Amino acid sequence: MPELPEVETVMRGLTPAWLGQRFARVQLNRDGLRRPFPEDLGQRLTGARVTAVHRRAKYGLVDTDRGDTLILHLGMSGRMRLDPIEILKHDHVLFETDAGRRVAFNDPRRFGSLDLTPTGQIATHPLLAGLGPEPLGTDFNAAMLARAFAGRAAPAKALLLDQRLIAGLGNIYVCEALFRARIDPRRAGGAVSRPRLAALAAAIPLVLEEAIAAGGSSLRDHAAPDGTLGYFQAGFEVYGREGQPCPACTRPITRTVQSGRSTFHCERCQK
DNA sequence: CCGACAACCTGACGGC
DNA sequence: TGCCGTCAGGTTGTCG
Repeated sequence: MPELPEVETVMRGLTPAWLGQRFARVQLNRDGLRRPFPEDLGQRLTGARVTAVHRRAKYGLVDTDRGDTLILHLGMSGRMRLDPIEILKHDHVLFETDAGRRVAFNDPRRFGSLDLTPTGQIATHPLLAGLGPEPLGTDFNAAMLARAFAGRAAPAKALLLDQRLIAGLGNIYVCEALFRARIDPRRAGGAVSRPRLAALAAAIPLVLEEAIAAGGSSLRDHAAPDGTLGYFQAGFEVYGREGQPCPACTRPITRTVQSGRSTFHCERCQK
């Protein structure tokens, strides 16, 4: 569920409850999710003060004054619930600060993960080492995108989903960015024209910023930690809109399947 | 090296 | 009501 804008929304929502606070208690209700939790996770977090709450790609990062960074991934259905009224099924981890703020990590499908690594080694951590540039960072631009697409036979959509090339995009924002740039998601990367690559390089940060401003997209699971729903789904131009009119030309939006995942696009506008 | 696909899970929804 | 198939904001390993 969560792509870059949703993770950004979640981390911003955790900041007031966590930044500068100390973890008083970390309760693990199971051994792990996608992967086992680190053995000493609770021990290393308990008593540690949070010095930073941030994000890299789709990973939430929490630095502590013990020199550790908590790396959290929400998978498809993960959610952080701030000051939960009651404990729900699938609340797998419970964090409590010494100020009494509680956060439940809820994840029905259990595709999420928690890892802990020395902050100094964050860049070389296996989960993060291979990630491409942040689409909202200074390393991302049209020249970089052109290099990533050059000579590639893979469809444009597959390239944008590849976290090693650009980190943070998922199914929704890839579909939306390709529509804005008028690129057929099935077109080979190497066959995308220069002007369209430039349009894509502009569209990606734009659509992400708009989504962040809207609090992300709440289709099923996503909500900010305080329960506020995102509303960017109201701004979708193609995602989930099969059969509905293209906002640009009114031709019905097409749904296709690429490597097992739904792709939405306009056959007339996107070439 | 590259790309397609299955697998990992639960829950919601539509059709019969 | 129930059962079945399908689908879902992701990642990773395997196979050809």
